Amino acid sequence: MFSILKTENNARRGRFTTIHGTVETPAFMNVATAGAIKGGLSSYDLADINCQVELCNTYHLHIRPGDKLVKELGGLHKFMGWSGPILTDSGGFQVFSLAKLRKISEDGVTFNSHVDGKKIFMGPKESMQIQSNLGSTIAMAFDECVSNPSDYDYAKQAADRTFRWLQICKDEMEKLNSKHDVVNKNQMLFGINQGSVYDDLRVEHMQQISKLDLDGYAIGGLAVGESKEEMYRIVSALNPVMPQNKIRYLMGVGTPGNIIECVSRGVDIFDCVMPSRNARHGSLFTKKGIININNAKYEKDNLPIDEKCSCPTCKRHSRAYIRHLFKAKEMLAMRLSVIHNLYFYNMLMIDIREALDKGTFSDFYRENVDILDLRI
RNA sequence: GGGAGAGUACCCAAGUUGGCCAAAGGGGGCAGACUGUAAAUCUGUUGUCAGUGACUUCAGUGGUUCAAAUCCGCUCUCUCCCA
Repeated sequence: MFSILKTENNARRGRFTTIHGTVETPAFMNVATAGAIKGGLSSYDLADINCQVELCNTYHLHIRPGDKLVKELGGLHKFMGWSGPILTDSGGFQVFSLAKLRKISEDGVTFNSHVDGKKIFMGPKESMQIQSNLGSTIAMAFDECVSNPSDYDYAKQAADRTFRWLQICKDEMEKLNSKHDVVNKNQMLFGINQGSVYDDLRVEHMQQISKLDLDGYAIGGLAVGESKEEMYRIVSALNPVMPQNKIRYLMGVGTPGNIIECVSRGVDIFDCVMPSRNARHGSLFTKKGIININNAKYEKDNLPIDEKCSCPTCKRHSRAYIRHLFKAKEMLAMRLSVIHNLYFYNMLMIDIREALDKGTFSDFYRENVDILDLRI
């Protein structure tokens, strides 16, 4: 359950307790879509990067290896060899990102599998059943995420549908949790707010879903095409109407600067593919800004990626070596880079929590919010 | 010594009925993008200098032609075959 330890203006320092362990918030969830953090990290690497929670994907695991198989093998935690908290995304985002391969109806969405083209149907009931089979700590409601810009009518339609689906998800989850042979009887459910960039839709939708007394509330459908000013405005508009005593999750966000901005607007947890994906592409985060390790200027650079970083990569390796590994297409390049970037993100959250504990978050904000997103 | 074939940009390689060729396509190089992961991906650029144009290029050299990477002579280099 969630408790707030301290606040500073709208920012919250909290603690989220689950049957798989405690999450100190604000926190970043490390994305492991298909049951692994891309770039070759194993569960035994996670302590080294200060990972508290992993995020896996319902759609991907349903397609491969299949949620029934995962259940048969003892659930996702056992399968992955990770005993800490796992949040499973519902597959709702794939409705959006696989837009070319889908058809939406009131009951759910018909997809073509990106793996073999096979037709797959997923709706709120199916998503809950799959997530129950996976046995994650937290299940996400099945929502419809619209791209921005999106016209008002369509945004409203999608938000309304997301609310109807949420009610189905809640009923289904209660039913599943009461069954005797489920992997995790205590599986939690988070609802997702939609409404594009329209403040009134967002607020109204949040008020609707708040009444359902869920384990947590997420803001979805941001960082999907709108400006960051619009994103901040929506988060600010939602802050007063979100349940105060429930954990708040901003889905898919973002850059270090986005995270600092949204912590200051009352968000507790985040997830984003940016640190891992960008790491695989050579884009690395430092306290002075973002570097591209592939650049020729690092050819003879004997310094670590970030002089102030004490991650396993920075403790041992130089920029020149990591650049070489990228040029030589060695898979170690990605592994070392992903380790660094995720350590950077998890450390950013540790620094944010420490600042909140000490009551110095506004100083931390001022010193970091702009420079961390700079490309240098 | 005799015969056959080949030399194209950093590398490999297309182009050889002469013009639409500064020259396809790869690779490599340089740079950019990436926000609930169809992403070890994608995009741009890669003769020189200026920048809606000019100049120098297709082993070297000399020709033919209004026009040559493309046709002809010679030279050099490499590969294969026969001695």
